[in-house]
Amino acid sequence: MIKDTAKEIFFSEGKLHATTQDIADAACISRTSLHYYYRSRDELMKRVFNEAVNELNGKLYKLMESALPFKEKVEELVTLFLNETIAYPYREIFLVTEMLSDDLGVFKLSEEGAPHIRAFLKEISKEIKAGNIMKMQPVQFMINIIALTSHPLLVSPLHKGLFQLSDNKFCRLMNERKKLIVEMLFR
Amino acid sequence: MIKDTAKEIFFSEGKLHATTQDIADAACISRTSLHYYYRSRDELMKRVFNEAVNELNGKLYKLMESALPFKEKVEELVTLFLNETIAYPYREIFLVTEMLSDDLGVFKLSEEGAPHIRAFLKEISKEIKAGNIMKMQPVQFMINIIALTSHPLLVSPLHKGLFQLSDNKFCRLMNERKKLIVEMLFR
DNA sequence: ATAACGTTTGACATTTTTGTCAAATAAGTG
DNA sequence: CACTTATTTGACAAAAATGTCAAACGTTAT
Repeated sequence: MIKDTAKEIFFSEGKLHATTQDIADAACISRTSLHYYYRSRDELMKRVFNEAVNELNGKLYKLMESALPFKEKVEELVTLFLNETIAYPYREIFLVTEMLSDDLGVFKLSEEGAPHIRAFLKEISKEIKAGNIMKMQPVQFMINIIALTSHPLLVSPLHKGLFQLSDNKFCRLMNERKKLIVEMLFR
Repeated sequence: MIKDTAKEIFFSEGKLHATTQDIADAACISRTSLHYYYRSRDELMKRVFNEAVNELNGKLYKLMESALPFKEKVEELVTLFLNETIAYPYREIFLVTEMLSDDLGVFKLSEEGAPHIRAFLKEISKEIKAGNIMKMQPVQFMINIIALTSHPLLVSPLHKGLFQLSDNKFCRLMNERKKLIVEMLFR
């Protein structure tokens, strides 16, 4: 529950500078209690970091493994990414900034080239050869999916400012995006 | 020069948790000197924040204003965004996280609906009506440009890990993207 | 009841980060 | 040069964040 509160603060609220006090307050416990379960801040952070990596990877795995026809799989992938990003817009950025700020080597990704990802890249490759997708490196296709689904929500405060969008209007735009993104990917 | 060092650390290296000591070290001066020019950390941060907003806006302005034909304008826009993002991958994210972590109201965007942006959205609208762009809200087109150009570099550590890409390979992918993105936007 | 255990907390200690000051040094000016 | 002004810094002070400990509390089992 402490962990979940921390995730809420980091992944949903985007308060990447949150202190143990901030987390304890949000969890309605004393900071000492937090230290009872996590010897140090770093330990909590490592835990949150690793689970975030696994959550991300797990969802990818589940989907890429499925036996759906390619286009449906991509549609599901877009939906999944959109929903995940709506719930945790700042999770990716948490991972990245922790990795970059990490002087010791505590925050790292595991090094295995995940087989389900390889397999899915192969699928993409086939679709490109079949002419169902614009010609490009398969990784680029993946990168495009991720960018189109994740980025807008990540920088929503900027978009709202630049384009003068109310929360409501922005939300409506995001809901339109699923269809739009799939259309962009296939033609 | 202190300011530039800070920008380097925040925008290029992505070390969003950097302390005044970190900045002073990188600038090869004592922390006291830093305080001679900036009374407080907050003052430096505010300065960096505001200049980042203006840099971003300025580039946008310069380009959107230009009298190029639409497609060329978009190509330039993509090139600009790609180059800016290569140089300062974490600038946007710096802005966002500062805005979100800001309890007092220090870090905010100015509220004016910028006229050059409105104008450009109108241009997009025309192109959509002319059938040169897939049917969508003009803002979506802008959001797509920004996402496709900025996001991959923002999360490059994740992409490198997920897809097992060396720095070199990743760099090559990014260079291919200009053409790719433009193709995606127009059809 | 009481013993054993897990949990919570306030008070304190330590470390990290930020901010201040006065003295030393360098650089420009009449 | 003498004089002012700008810059740099080490030493110290204050504040913020983290970490520790022992006492209090609650639950469960015997």
